[in-house]
Amino acid sequence: MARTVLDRSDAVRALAGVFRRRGFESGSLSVIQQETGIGRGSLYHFFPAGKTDMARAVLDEVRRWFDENVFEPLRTTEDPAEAVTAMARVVDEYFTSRNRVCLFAAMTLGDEQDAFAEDVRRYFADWIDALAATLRRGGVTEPAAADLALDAVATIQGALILARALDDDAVCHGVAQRTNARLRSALTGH
Amino acid sequence: MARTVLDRSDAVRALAGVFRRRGFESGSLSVIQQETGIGRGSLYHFFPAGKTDMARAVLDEVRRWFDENVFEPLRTTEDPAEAVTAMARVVDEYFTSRNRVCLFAAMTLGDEQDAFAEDVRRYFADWIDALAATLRRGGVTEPAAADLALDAVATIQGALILARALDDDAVCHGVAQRTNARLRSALTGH
DNA sequence: GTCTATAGATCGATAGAC
DNA sequence: GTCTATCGATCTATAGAC
Repeated sequence: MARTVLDRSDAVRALAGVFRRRGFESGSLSVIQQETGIGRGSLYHFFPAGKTDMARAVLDEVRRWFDENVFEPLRTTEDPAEAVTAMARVVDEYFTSRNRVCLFAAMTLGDEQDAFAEDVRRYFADWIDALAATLRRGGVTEPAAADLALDAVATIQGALILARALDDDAVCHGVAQRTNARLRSALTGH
Repeated sequence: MARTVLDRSDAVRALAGVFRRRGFESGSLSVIQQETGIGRGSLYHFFPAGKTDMARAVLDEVRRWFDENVFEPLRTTEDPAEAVTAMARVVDEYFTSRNRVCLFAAMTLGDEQDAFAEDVRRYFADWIDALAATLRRGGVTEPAAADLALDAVATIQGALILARALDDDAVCHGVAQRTNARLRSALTGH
């Protein structure tokens, strides 16, 4: 029997898949073991504190991905309209290629809710703030920018629920497109 | 010790509370027993198939509530603008008074997902369809009405996630208000 | 119709060989 | 670093007294 040696980031990737498919609580160590092919010993080698460590590692990776591919581009892309459109496209691709599940949103329900409440809060607050700042750079005045950004993030998150409920990726694509259009039409010069 | 005799609807109400607070999977029979004060024997008397029966009973009650207080009013209220505004108000009140949790949305994640997939699909499809029909009665043309309705339901559902994440009911109130305004401004004569 | 006691399965986590 | 074996706790569900 082959003994596969893997590093922590392989394990985190595999865990993220299981958690997206089964949820945090349903994904028991037995199914994690089966679906990832990683033995119990290895899991506890990489994540000594067990399931909580695994959840934290997965959320940290998601957070890093959004920092790099969503939040930072929103802040640094010169043209606000371009920044908004890129966000819509990137986020749509991300979620449709990952079972239409946002693991931070999943963390707002269930047992471990409290343990990660601050991380969840910061993830959504940072997303909304980065988008609102982009809108302000594009000429949208303060209270409107904050509302528009919050509504946009809410609509995207709700689209994930509907896409799962209706089993239809087109829901995500349509919402991404219309959210993009709505945000761009709020920018000056449109 | 008092022996309280209760009927099934009392049990369903108590169960809904537990599921909203703890989620479907986290709410084990032990915590259900503790938090509802209903003994194990009684629970299996009312719900012979166990937890799945409990989940179905709770979802059925939620479904009935929405049929009566949301879907039917959308279809029968004469003035479309009035119907839309009533929906926004009623839904906002419902969710903010129930831990900001939509149990049908919660069912799109986790273990029992498959068992209730059809009920979940129908709940959201009926909501979107009823709202789209109201918009059409108000003069909105077909493709736009469907998109507007879907986006509205998505935004409301996403607002629940953000309200939990940011621990702030104002998110729900703000989204309800702006969704109402956006829908009304799409109706003819605005 | 409600209770307690408990069966049987599965859980998360640990130990120790290799 | 990975494995298997296994612990104690907890889970859902059942049985039987009242």
